[in-house]
Amino acid sequence: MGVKERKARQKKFLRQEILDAASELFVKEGYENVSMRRIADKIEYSPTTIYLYFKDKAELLEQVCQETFARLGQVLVRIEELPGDPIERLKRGLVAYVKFGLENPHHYRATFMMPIPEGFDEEKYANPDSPGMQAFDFLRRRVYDCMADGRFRKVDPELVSQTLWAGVHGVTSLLIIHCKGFPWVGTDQLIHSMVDTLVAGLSPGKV
Amino acid sequence: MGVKERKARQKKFLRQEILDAASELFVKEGYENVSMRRIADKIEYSPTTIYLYFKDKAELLEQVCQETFARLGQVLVRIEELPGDPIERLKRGLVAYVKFGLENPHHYRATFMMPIPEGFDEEKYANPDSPGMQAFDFLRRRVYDCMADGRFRKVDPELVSQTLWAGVHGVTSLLIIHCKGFPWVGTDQLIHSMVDTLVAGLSPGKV
DNA sequence: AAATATACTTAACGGTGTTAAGGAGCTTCC
DNA sequence: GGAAGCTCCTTAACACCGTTAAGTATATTT
Repeated sequence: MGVKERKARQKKFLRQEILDAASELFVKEGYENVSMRRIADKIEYSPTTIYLYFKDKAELLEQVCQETFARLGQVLVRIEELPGDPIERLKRGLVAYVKFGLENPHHYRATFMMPIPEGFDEEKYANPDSPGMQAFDFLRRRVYDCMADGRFRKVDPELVSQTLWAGVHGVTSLLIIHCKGFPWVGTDQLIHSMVDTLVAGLSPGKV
Repeated sequence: MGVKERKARQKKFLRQEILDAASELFVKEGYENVSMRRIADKIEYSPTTIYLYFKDKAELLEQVCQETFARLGQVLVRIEELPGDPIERLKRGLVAYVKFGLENPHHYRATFMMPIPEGFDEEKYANPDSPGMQAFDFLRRRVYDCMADGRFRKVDPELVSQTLWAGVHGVTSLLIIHCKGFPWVGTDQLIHSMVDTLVAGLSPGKV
C-alpha cells in the first residue's frame, strides 16, 4: 500500500520541478521577464498546473527566493564557524552578504527591492526560521559579540544591527541597479569602504 | 501669425497634462499599477496619444521622476545656503535625502530600485544637469568641505561620497520596502544612526 | 478648391496573471 | 462488475497590459 506515498513523492517531485524551472528562468531573465506560461512551457505542463502547487506567481517566486537565501545561510554558518577576531568575523559576514546579493541579483531584487504583494502575510517575514531572518540573526549575534568584547560602543544592538544591514543593503542594491554612466569607484572598494566606515563609526574611543 | 505659437503652447500644455496625470496616478498606485490606458482615461484622450509625446512608458515615467527629483535639488540648495558647520550641513543633507525618498516612495523606487530598461541611454544618467546628478554633486561638495576643514580623514572623496550615498540609499530603500513583521527600530532612529555612524567612521583621530 | 500637414482615434497584435469548467484515469465501494 | 467519487491536469476564457499600423477629421497652405 505504498501507492499513497508514491503519489505524494510524485507531487513533491513536480513541485520541485516547477521551482527549479522557475529559478532557472528567474536567474537568466529576472522577475518581470519570467511568466507563468514560460515556466509551464519549460516543464511541459499547462500553465494552470502551477496554480495547483502555488497560490500565485508571487508565492512561487517567494519560494524560489527562500531556496536561494537558504544558501546565504549556509555561507554565513561557515563564516560563523571560522575562528577570529569578532570584528573580523562581522566584517567577513557583511562582505559575504553583499557578494551573495551581487551573485544573485534577481533573487535579491525580488526579495528586498520589490513592493510586498498585496497578500501581505506578515508572519512569513517575522518567522524566525525563514532564511532571511536567520541571516539577520547571524548579524545580530556578531554585533553582540563585538559589544561583549568591548569593540563596539554600547548602544542598542538592535539599532546597530539594522544600521549595518541598511549599509550593506545600500551597497548591494545600488550595485545591482548600477546606474549606467555614473562614475562608479570599484565594486570591492565600495563594499569595503562601507563595511570599514560603519565598523569604525561604531567603535568606542571617539565621540 | 501667433497661431504657430499657440499650437506649440497647446502641445506643451497637453504634454504637461500627461505628465501630471501620470505623476498623480504614480504617487497613488506605484509603477506597476499605473498603465498607459489609465493615464489616458484620466486626461480623456486615447492611450495612443501619449505615444505622440513620449517614446514609451519608461520614458514617460522617467520624466515624471525627473520632475520630482528636481524638487529634491531645491531642498538641497536651500540646505546649502544655510550657514553651519560642514559636518552639520552634510548631515542635514543626508537626512533630507532619506526623508525625501520616504515622502516619494514610488518615484524613488522607479528611479533607484528598478532595473534600467533595455534602452539604456547611458548619457541620461551621466548627464551632469540631471536632477539626480545635481543631488550627488551636492553630496560631493559637502564631502569636499568636510575634508578641507579637516573634519574627514583624507581618503578618496569620490569613494566617500559614494559610500555615504549607499548608506542613505540603504536606509531609504529598506524603509520603503519595509518588510512587514520585521521588528524595526524607529524610522528616525535608523536614519540618524546611519548618518551619525558613517560620519563618525569618516572622522579622523581613530584607527 | 485641392493638396498637405497636424492631431488624434480605432482596431489590432501578442503578451500577461488568473479562474472556471471539464475531462481523463485511478480508487473505492455497493 | 459497474457506478460513484476523487485526483490531476487541460482547455478556454476573462480582463488586463504596452505598443503599433492604419485611418479620420480638422486646419493650414498653395
